[in-house]
Amino acid sequence: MQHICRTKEAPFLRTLAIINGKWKFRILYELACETTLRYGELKRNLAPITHKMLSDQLKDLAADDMIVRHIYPEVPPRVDYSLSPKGLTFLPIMVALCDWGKEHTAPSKT
Amino acid sequence: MQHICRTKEAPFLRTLAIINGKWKFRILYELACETTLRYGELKRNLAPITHKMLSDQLKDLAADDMIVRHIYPEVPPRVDYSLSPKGLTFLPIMVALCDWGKEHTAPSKT
DNA sequence: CTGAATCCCGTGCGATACTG
DNA sequence: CAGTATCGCACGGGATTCAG
Repeated sequence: MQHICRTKEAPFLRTLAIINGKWKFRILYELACETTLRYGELKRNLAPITHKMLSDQLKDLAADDMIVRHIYPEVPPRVDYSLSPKGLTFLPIMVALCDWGKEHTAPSKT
Repeated sequence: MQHICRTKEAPFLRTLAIINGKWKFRILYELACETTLRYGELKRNLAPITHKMLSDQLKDLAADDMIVRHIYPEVPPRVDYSLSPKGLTFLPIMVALCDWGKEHTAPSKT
């Protein structure tokens, strides 16, 4: 009476490879909330994330086609990020994580 | 036209606090597959995880009531782990991650 | 066999500086 | 403003030992 079949392990590991990383979920959540955010806005919202961390993780997510980077040919430079079509397909899972937390974890006091 | 409401952020962060950690998902997956596993079996299945990592993460998951530790009063000691009721409620999300991977990631070659 | 504690090394990440 | 590159340290986590 197992709950998950072993044959699903490979796809599972591939999913983990994409979303593992301390900030991946946070970034995806931000973009899910705001639809599209500039680099600086992301950094502010995710403080105290560092410059390096944010750009590294954004690069990873873009490489995995979870988010799209939109570069405006302006000066000063302006870049913003939003969920890709593939990233959008991940939304139900994000919502599920929210709902699970609401159902099964206690709010912090005060 | 945002996709997720900000009010869900707190529960979302609480969920992340529980399942963030390099091996948490892997451990939950193992227990979802096998229902119940001894310490040594987990270690073998998750190789090359180290002794310290595994016991630390198991302790975390047990502290968060995601898994239950069953100690047999025997010698030599025998301990096994399985999903708690709370851990079982997380199964749909695990399945969703599997399915998402199957749908949106490419199998590795060979 | 499982688990706690110690020690110590490698590297992930923070800080900083530089480019466009 | 956004992004890359470099350097150096802290700390995560690997190896090992001891206990029950």
